[in-house]
Amino acid sequence: MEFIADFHIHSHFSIATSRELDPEHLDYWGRIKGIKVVGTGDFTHPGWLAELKEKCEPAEAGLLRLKPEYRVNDDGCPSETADNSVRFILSAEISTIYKKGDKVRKVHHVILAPDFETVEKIQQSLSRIGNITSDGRPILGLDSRHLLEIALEASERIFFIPAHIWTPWFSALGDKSGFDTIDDCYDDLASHIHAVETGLSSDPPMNWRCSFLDKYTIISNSDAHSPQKLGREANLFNTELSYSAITDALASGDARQFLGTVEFFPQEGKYHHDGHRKCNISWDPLETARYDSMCPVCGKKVTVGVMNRVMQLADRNEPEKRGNRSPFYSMIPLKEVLSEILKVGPNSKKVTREYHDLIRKAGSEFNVLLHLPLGQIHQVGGEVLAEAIRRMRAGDVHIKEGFDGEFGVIKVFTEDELKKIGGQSFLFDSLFSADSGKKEAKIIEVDQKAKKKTKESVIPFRPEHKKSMSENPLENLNSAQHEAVEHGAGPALIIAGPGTGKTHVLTCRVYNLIHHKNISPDKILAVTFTNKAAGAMRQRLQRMLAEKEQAEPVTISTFHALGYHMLKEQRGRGAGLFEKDSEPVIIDPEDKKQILLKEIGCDKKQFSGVSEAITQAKQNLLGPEKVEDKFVAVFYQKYQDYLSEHHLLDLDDLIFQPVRLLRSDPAILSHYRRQFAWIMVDEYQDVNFAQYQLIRTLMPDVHANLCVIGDPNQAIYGFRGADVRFINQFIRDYPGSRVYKLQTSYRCSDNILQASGQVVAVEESEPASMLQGVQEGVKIQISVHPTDKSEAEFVARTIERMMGGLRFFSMDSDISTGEGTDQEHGFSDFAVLCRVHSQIPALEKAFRDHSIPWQEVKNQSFFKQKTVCDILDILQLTVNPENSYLAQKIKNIKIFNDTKFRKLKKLLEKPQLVKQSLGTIIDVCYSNNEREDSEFLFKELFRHSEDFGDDIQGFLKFVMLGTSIDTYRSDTEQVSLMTLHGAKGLEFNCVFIVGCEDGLLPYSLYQDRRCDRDEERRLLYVGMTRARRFLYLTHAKKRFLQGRHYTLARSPFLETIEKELIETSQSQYQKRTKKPADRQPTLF
DNA sequence: ATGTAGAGGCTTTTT
DNA sequence: GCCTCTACAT
Repeated sequence: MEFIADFHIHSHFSIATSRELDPEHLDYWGRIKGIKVVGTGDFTHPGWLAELKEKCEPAEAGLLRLKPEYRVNDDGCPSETADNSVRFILSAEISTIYKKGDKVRKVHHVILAPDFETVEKIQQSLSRIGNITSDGRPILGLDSRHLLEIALEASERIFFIPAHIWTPWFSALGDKSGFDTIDDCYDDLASHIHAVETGLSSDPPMNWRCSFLDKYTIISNSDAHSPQKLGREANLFNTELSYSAITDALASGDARQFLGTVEFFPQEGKYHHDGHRKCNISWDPLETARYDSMCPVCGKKVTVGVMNRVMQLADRNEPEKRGNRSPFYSMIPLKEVLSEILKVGPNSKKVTREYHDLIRKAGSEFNVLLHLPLGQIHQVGGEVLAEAIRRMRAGDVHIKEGFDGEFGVIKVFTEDELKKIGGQSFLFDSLFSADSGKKEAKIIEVDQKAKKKTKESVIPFRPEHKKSMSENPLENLNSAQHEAVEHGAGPALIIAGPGTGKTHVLTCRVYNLIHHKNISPDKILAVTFTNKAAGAMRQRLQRMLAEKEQAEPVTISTFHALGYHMLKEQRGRGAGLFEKDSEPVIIDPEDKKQILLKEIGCDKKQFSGVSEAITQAKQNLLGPEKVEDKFVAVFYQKYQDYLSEHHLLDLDDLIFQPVRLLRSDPAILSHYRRQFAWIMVDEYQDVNFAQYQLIRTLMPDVHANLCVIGDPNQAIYGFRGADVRFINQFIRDYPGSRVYKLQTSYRCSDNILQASGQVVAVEESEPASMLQGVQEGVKIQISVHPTDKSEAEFVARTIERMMGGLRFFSMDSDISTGEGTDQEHGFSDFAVLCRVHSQIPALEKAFRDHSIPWQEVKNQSFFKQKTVCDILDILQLTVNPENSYLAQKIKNIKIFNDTKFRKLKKLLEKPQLVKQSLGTIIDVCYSNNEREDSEFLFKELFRHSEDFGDDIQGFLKFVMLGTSIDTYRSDTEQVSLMTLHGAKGLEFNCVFIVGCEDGLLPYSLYQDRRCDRDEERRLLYVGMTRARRFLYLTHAKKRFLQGRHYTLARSPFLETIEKELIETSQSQYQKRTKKPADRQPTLF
């Protein structure tokens, strides 16, 4: 049968849509319009899905229909017949925002789904990535390709359509944030795309000019935000009624099944032409090229429209050359035609009355617009209307193109003709001659030159691609960096402020030693604090060296991994703590707690004191016998005995024991002194006494080849035993040392460097920042807000504004002008930093309300979660089946028992990928039911294990010595939410530091705990210097924290910043209210 | 053994 | 505000 379908609409769960978008009214308006198949829209929204399930029932395969009891009937709408009954097809629009190739991409997609099951699977996958409940059209920080993958994973039968592909800000080919081809957008999965949606601003001939679109069926939908707008663009079919028949027709574009599209006149769109609204300049792309895009009135660049974008990508002048062209029918909504004739607004009572009258007589709007013979229109609507429809069907209309946000105007009659009509009646004498000058469709030449120019300027600049392997990496260093890198033998201290290229210098130095000074790579040791830093350094070194393998012998390791390595190595030789055949197992603080409480009999009340005392003793290299507090000493002794009996090492032991070993065994000591002849230490300001002694023990000589790098201003781990003193006394420890200072920051603007320098300079005499930025930058924004909630709202809105508007809604409201700032931002360019984790919930709520995707860097590592921990413990035991502690610990795991263990042991005997081992453990231990709740944890676990191949030991080490920051993803498009401590080592274009209040910064809410004001200053310093360009410091007058209301003053640290560097403001934001639906933009 | 009301706590945490 | 621990009840 022949029918009309409109797939892309929204529900009342979407922001800025009509409340009437419910199944009842979609059915009602579907009948009025004459649309057989209506997309449900918004299937990602759980609330909408529930409503659909409740109010609809299954119809033909893959389609739904409204349950009869919900049907709305009144005299404005034809009552239901077999002919005009409406079907629903599950559909949704999803917005993805992400960075790819240095450009921010905002692409919208329409998905059709065959059944509720598929939809629920998609919901499940997406809910893990972002918030799908706040808006019917969810905004996700997700690659387009990845979204397609998720949809395909849910079902092979989904139908995936790039939405309104030419819209500048939100589409696959959009000028502002899209790609140049559909393939670029979906990469290797692009073959799954079979149709594209043209949107209101383009018609098929425009699309026919792009040969790369030839393989796609060109379809059109309304993107309706109210039921009245249903079907303003739509698709014509001649198939049976079923999901698969429809999607097959869409995929093939077969002319017998897909009969074409109903279109708006694209010129009516707000951005059809190029131009300037203020200067009243409206150009077609040719004129724009002639004027070199410069507005002759104001001299600025004109706003480029959709037509121009099409021309940029077009490669043929004759649209008709495209082979598979489906027919298309340019339409004007009936109410607009009536409005023109009656000379009153399209939503006026008069027009509405006439409209419904016509529908009653003619059956449906599409029947009038498309099918009804003119004679019959004459009968039911009068001669003028018949003439109007005739002209419209013939394309004989008067067009004024839209430009720069100004809607275009399409008229059927001229002013003169309208005067004659007088808006009185439809029954007039013949007023019109048949040939009122049909306009030739203008074909615009593709300006090859202009096109080429645009294409070139689009290529993103990627500095890392500039450097080829063969080039000398040392060439790009500045002079201070160069000197530091060139430093040869003897001790060196490099003071390196934020963004001065610390890691780069360190890596270059290693490269230089190997490449130019002929130092054997295996003599070099580089020590870092985090796995991440160690990994980054190894990667960079591999890239620098001509042959990757040359980097292999260099020891690049964290302090703890180094210690562990030394202990294992010496055990292998029969020295050190444990017998040769027993693998030491690392335990985490949780294990330590359990041992102290359960095995040693430490009282719960005393536990934390004892535990901390043991840590301190170990960090000070004191064994139990040297601890003065006898009470602690007893527990310490018992604890230590327990650990060695069960071959366990706690984290402090990984430093403490190696130092002991080195000091007690001259042979071992000289072995390592010979091996590590060149040592480099990163983040030296953060070493504690034990780490300091480890290095001192390895390199006691004042002329040692020891190079340390760090920044005393970034010492923020004093509370954990780190001591800035050691970096400050380095030149006394090694009197022959040279000092290098890196003072050019390639990260922060001058403003930020100066301000942060002033914050951290305690002494008046001390010169403020010695650092130089590469650009002056913008002023630092300090703002005060009534409460923590309004502070969070400010952050969310500012991000939204800087992103250039997330959705059409905010583009039209005052939140965003659509211009954004002078540069493109993705969500990953933003970080919000706070002093304590408990500040985070208020921010999360604001992000949820604004549909901004975020990721929180939690203090709890992924691997410390109960379920994950259990699996890892089991894996650990299969590797170390002899370990008595593990064996005992495993007994407490509910899902595990001896039978399962024996089974596992057999299955895991053969060497295999870590991923497979984990999979086997999960299979054996969990029933299908139990699995479901944790499925995403397992997936995540698999993902992490993939890097390790079959190296189970390596994986376990990573897990034991890894932290939350190791699982932090910098490549996903999400705003980062973390504590100031967590932000160390990271950088962002835009940073918000919230809660700059006396009490939070410095932290002194609980007076009894002493706080180190200087360390708090440095903490703010670290936070501020994470920002490249934009820095916002905010504080709230009233703050709700941990169940109490506080009234806190502005942080005294802010007072130290010079007034010239800052701009202060008050919160302007009130509570957000939903806009009335009639103010929604009509174009999209 | 388990349930539950009431009190008392509350930073930051590279491994 | 919310989690954890404790004491006392079932």
